[in-house]
This record gives sequence, structure tokens and C-alpha cells, in this order.
Amino acid sequence: MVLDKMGDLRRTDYCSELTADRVGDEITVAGSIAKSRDLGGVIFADLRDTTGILQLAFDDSTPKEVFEKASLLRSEYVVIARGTLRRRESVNRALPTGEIELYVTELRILSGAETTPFEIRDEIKVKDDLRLKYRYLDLRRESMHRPIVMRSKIAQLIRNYYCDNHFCEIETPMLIKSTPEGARDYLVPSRVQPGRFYALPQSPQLYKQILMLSGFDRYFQIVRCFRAEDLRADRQPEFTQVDMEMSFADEKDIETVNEGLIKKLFSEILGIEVKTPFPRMPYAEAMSRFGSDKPDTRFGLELMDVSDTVRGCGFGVFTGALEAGGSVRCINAKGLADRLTRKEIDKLTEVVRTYGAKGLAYTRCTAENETSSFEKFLTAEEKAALRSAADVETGDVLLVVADAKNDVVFAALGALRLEIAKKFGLIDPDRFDFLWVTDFPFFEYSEEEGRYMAKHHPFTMPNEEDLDKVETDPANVRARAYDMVLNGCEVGGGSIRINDPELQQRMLRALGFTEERARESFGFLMDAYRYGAPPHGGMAFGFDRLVMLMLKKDSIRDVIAFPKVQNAGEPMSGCPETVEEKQLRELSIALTLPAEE
RNA sequence: GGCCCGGUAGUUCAGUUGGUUAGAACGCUAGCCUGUCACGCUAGAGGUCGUGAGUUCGAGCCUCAUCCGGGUCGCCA
Repeated sequence: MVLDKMGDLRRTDYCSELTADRVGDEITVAGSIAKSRDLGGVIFADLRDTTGILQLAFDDSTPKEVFEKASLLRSEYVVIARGTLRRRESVNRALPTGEIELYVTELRILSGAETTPFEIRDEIKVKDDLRLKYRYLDLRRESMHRPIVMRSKIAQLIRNYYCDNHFCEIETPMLIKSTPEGARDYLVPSRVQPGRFYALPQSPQLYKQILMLSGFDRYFQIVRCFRAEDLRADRQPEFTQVDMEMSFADEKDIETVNEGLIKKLFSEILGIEVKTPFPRMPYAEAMSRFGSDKPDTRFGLELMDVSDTVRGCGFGVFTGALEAGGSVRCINAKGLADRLTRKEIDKLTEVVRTYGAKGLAYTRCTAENETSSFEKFLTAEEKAALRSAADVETGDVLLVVADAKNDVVFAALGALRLEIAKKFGLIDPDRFDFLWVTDFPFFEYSEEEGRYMAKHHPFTMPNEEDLDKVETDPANVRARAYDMVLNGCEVGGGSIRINDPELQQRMLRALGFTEERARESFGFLMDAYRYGAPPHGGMAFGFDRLVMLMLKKDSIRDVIAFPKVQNAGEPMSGCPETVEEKQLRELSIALTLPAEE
């Protein structure tokens, strides 16, 4: 097939932007053939561009050479076509441009196309690995294409919003110093300084604080960040943050600015009016009511602490957990007894086991009978007390987890709550529930490290009222940190930063940093704070996650043009890949791989 | 690092207790067809059953290993 050149033809309009009031106009469109239908004497072809679809029409009054060319059209051929916009003889209600079509007088085939490995249609199911290998084809599909376009619109609104509010967009380095705390770093070897490494940023944290010390006052950046950890449906090794920081601000100021951003995004993108200010909930309350520091508040099934009710009862699992310093907590699945069968309960038991719970105790009260895995160990009074405490009535299922570790109880019941809500459709998919989770613990004990570590990061301002506990009772020191939670997902988080070098040193000491190690890691930051530091704080949004939630996608991959897969590779290009010996030598790197068989 | 799920025409799937020539739909190719839009009709091509080893007279099916993909726990200051 001989291909045409564009010649003097240039696009005048995008497909989906054309409407019936343009009928009669001379129009030129360009794109790919989504589908052609050759009926013999008349040919239709759906032309797809980045905005959508417009039907091209050819019939017996079409110039002969144009009609013949139209009969050659196959899926994914790239064309440019000029013609007259006209009304269709029969309307397609399913298509935004279903009332109109382009009656083509000039057609140029700019590229042919081999048969694609899968059809470029939304309805078709294709395995993920194939879609990812041919990502460029997958991205042609409307349902994959649109989120990427929307992502761009959202990014633009974010920039406008912050700029309108005196924020300055500043780029921070991608090649930075590796920091000891936190996630694993992606390392980049230096050629010029053999044996030394840069890290890719997990976030611009230190730089944005320094920018406050540089007098920029309000900073933001839409920035790529990297964490060399395992992937999840909502976690990629490289991801995008909306990062912001502001001076002369406390929690309220930062929350207000960012609530305003969310309000604007939801209004302009989704036409949804979000109520502000968002509710605030202390961490301790989120854990005790929802078993999670990012509670989904769109449904009930809240946790209840029945430790005191069952203390000293006849069931060893409960008393054992309590004696070991743990707790006994439960969820009452109200009215679900008929649907939550014994078999379903067994499945839920598997769910709580993955979070470390030993088992799931239950009492199921249907109208016909009552079954329980543990009530036989209780006296009549104990049983009555528990049922009363948990408000158990006919039709309910009481699910109880007991463990020596409160974290396990919370994690298990928090997950159980979500599982039940999903399984029984208790979540309204049209709701967007925002809240701030506040008063996080400053310290978190790491079993692995055998010491306390910063739950947020070491530069977070501790709560003033808790300062006297820093050395004596670190577990109860709260941080001036806050997370923005949407529908059970952490979409952003931040904190007020320490701007007093003495307090900073004290916190680093409490975190187990020696003077030397603190200096080595953060010396430049601590120095910077000695020359006058305004009070400041900020936060960062997970941009991919926010876009995913706004567009109701299940995976972060659906809003990233070229995502990584579970092994952190990228199937289309095939990275990561081995490199030549020469490259390694230049970097003074010797590999110590396990010998191959 | 652990656990769970999946891999059969180009695609999505079916494939009986292990048994003759591995099927269907869509897509593709060719022909016909003047208003389709999941166009229609007719015909045709298309398979190392992810890969390797094993058990067996015989493996798409059983066993082991391995690769690829998905979910998840750990991990993610």
C-alpha cells in the first residue's frame, strides 16, 4: 500500500469537540481508525483521536478515488480526512457525536497498521501482562486514555490553585544524599567519585524545609519520588507527590489551604461540592473505633472494646490475651446473620489470620438458632454481659478478636470491617468521605531495630504538652502530624516542623542518633536552622492515589501512563536490565550475584 | 522473604476418570452487500496447551522445578 503525505491538510477540529451546530462546516480531522464498516455501496469508519470518536462516511457521491481508498481502511490505520460535517440519517445515542458525521471528500492514509495483539475496545477483557507489554495500544482505549488526560487537567488545577495563593513552584534535586531512616533508597552510583552514591528522593522533605529557611515562604512542587519497596495496587516504586510547605503557619492554616485545593478539584473535575472544614479525628480514636489510622467512615461496623466485660471469664483465649497486656475487641455485624454463614465466617477467619490474629471467635444469632465458637466457655451471666455490651440481638453476628498485642487486634478487626463492608455492599460508591487524622504518636517501636523510630519523620514537631515524656514515656508523645484520609485511603500527610535546633537535637537523641551520626546525616539541615527559622509546616499528597480515587479506579496503574509491575520492572521496555561490563567498570562496581546453575 | 490466584488459536474462554483429528466466540483474510455503528451473509487461515524435567503404553489434564502476571502479609520514617 502506498502511503499518503499530510500535504497541506491540517486538523481543524478534534472529534469529540464537534457538535451539531457545526453542520455544514468544512472540517479536517486526524486520528486512527477505530473500526470500519464496509456495507458495499456505503462505508463508515469511526475515527478516534485523543478526545473521542467521529464517524466518517463515504457513499456513491463520494469521489471514486476517495471511496476506493476508504475501502482499504483497517483498524488502527492513521488518517487525516477533510469533508463536510452533516447530520446522520440514523442517530447513535451511545456516542457523544452520534448525531453527526464527516462526509469525506479527501482522505489520506498516513500509516497502515498490523493487526493488534488485542482489540482496541473498552469492552474487551485482556490479561494484564499483554496489556502492559503493549501499553501504547492499551492507552488508546477510551477507559485507559481518559484518566491520563484527566490527570493532566488535575495537575493544571493544582498548579493554578497554589500559584494563586502565593505559592512558588520550585524544583528540588533528583540526585540527593541517602538518608538512614525510612524506606529503602534507589541508589545511583557516582562515576566521578568512585564508591560514592546518590539516592533518588523518597520525598523532597529536607529541601522543602530548607526552602522555608531560604525565605520562599510558600513552596509547592508536583514531583516524582522513589521508594525501593514492594509494590501494591496503590503503591509504585516511582510515584508523584504534590508537595507543599508554608511558613508562619500552624496545622489549621495548612489544613485550610489544602481543603481549599480539594474543594476546587472536586468541584471543577467532578462537579461535587465537598464540605469544609473536614472532620478531625485523633489517631487514638481512629484506632479504637475503626482499627485503622486511615478509617473508611462511609459505613459503620465500628470496633468495640469488651476487654473489661470478659475479664476473668471462662474463655482462656480472652483471659490469656488480657493477662499478656492485650485486649479483646469485637465487631457486631448487625442483621447479617442470614448472609454471614458459617462458611463465610471461616473465610473471614483466614482474613484475620493474615494480620496475625490467632483466630476469630463468633456468635451467630439467626431467627432459627444460635451458634457460637466460645460462649460454651462462659457462664450465663458472662454471656449476657458480653451480649449486652456488644448489643447482640437476633439477626446479628458478633465477631471477636483477642490478642496479647493491641496492634494485632486493631489490624485484624480493621481489615475484617472492610472485608465485611465490601462483601455485603455496605459502602456507598458515590460518597467521598474526607477527614483529618491528627495527634499521631511521635515514636513507633520497631521490633526489627529494637528501638523507637519516628512514625512520621524526625523533623516533626512534637506536641508541646508531651515534651516532658520524650525521654521517660516516648510511647505517649504525640506529634503535630496529620493525614488527609479519603474513603479509607491516606491521600496525604504532613506535619509542623521543628524550627528550634535545640529541640531538634533532643528529638534526634531520643531517636537513638548519636551526635556524630545526626551531624553526618542531617548536619546541613541543623546548621540551616541556626540562622533564623520561621515556624513552618506542610504536607504532601499522593498524586497518583488522589487521581485514582477521584476517577474511581481500582489501581494506581490506571492513572500512570507507564507503570511498573509487581517485580518493579516495566514489561514494555523490559527494565531493569543488565548493563555492560564497561559501564560497571566506569562506576567501580563489581557484582556479587549468586552463581548461576 | 511468605501465602493465595492465574497462564490452552491474535484475544477471551471451554476442554469430562489421563485416551483417536484440542473446540467456541470475537478478531484476522477473501468474496458479496447503499445507512451501519457489536453491521449482515458466505468461505478460509490460524495451536511447541508459559518453559523444562518426570510419572505413564499414552499428558492440555498428574508430580516437581522454573518463568511471567495479579492480589496480599512483611516492608512502605
